Amino acid sequence: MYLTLSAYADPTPNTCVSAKTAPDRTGHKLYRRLTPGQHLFFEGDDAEHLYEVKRGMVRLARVLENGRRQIVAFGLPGDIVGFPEGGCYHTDCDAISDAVVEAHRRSALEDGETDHALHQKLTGAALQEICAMQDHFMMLSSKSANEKVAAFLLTMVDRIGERTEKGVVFDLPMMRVDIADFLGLTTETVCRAFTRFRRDKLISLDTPQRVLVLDPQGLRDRAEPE
Amino acid sequence: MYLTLSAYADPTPNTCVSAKTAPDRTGHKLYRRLTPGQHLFFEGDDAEHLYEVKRGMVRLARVLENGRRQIVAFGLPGDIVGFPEGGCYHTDCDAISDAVVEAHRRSALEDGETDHALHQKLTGAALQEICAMQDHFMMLSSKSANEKVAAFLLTMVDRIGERTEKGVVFDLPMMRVDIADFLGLTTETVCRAFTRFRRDKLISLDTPQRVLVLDPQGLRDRAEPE
DNA sequence: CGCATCGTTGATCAATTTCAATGCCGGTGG
DNA sequence: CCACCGGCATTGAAATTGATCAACGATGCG
Repeated sequence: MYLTLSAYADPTPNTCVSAKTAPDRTGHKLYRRLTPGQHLFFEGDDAEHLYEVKRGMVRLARVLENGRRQIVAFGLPGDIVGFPEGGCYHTDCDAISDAVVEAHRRSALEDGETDHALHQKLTGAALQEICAMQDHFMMLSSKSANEKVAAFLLTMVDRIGERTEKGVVFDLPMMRVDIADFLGLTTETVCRAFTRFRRDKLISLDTPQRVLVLDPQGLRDRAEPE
Repeated sequence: MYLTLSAYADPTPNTCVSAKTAPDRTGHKLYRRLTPGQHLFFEGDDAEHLYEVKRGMVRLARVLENGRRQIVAFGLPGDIVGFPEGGCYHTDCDAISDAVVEAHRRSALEDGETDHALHQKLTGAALQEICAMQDHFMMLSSKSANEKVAAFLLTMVDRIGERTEKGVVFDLPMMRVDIADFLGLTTETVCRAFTRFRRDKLISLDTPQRVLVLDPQGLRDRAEPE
């Protein structure tokens, strides 16, 4: 719905060049449409803009020389990504589903004069980001694999879940390996957690992507020990 | 050096009440002196101030109901701690050595009009904080125990190390359990990493606190695999 | 001197990673 | 149309790491 056919037909969705598709101007707002795999920016790029995710999902990642990767965050609608430090981005960012982002000039973050409301919004988002990352620390360090996956699924319930008569449903746009790199686990361990939750009737998978949460409370019990 | 004798004599350094010692006014600046264990604020407290660490070290921690604790960060001189979200702190903060902090009113962060330079400084610090936490993610998720401890020691080298003819020396003000909770390990595992590094002649310990780094490059090799 | 706290070490155990194989599905080309 | 191929998901078995449990040593303080 947010993509023209020509955007879908992009022949090089995984190219290693940041998205430079002509942005739409809608009113005063600067939107950009992304297809899966398309990059918004790379670590080290000069940070011209911050991006507010409007639709779809992006992923923020850091890669080490040895190939190990950490997914720092998933950007969901409402999230602002691309906070700069020293004038440049310090993660890569690419879309993991069709996505729409709104670009805000970096100057709006650094300068409160021109657009005071936007400045407030962006600095507020930075503070939220700090808090969210601290939450993520708890996840990464003091939780077992099952707890991590359960907690991850619960945040998905809150953020992209749709209530149905059978339970809460959502589509995971990211691969298992993304979830693993987000949680500091391996793909196999993530899979096994999914399998266990399925066996225990907490969730059900129509496809590997489509998750139906049958027992949110059960999941909550798994997310926190004791 | 930064504490009066009466401050040392504080009979309840670990009390559950935030430090409310009469702050010194030096010029226009608002300083506060802390003794080890003294709290600057608690999670959930209304965030009146942000604090810039001037001397010593503080620790930022979150505690879960089940008792598990995550040290979110150590605050070293130059760091700014206490970024609020929703008007309140989201970690506890206490001193782990004698420390001096400078208080900045929260309004300086939220309002750019009154003190523009300070506002810039604080928002800039928030962005740095985001970047630093992303670094910490790499540490927490994609590293082995030895890699984590080696990386930790290297940041200490950079931040509090003093060059001597024998190597770089520093005093760790925090306990082993703090390092463990910072790195997502147990005390025993941290100890074993220290012991291994000592056996391998990368470091030497005069006391458990006093670290002499004999071979920074060796430590660097341990911090990043391959 | 004795206790309490912290650090260290050893032995065992459980969890997760690693390695390996299989299944599944969509896309491609014969 | 169908067989093959590649990427992703899943499962199993073995190997490894770090946690846990337990004990001991060192230090500082009442």
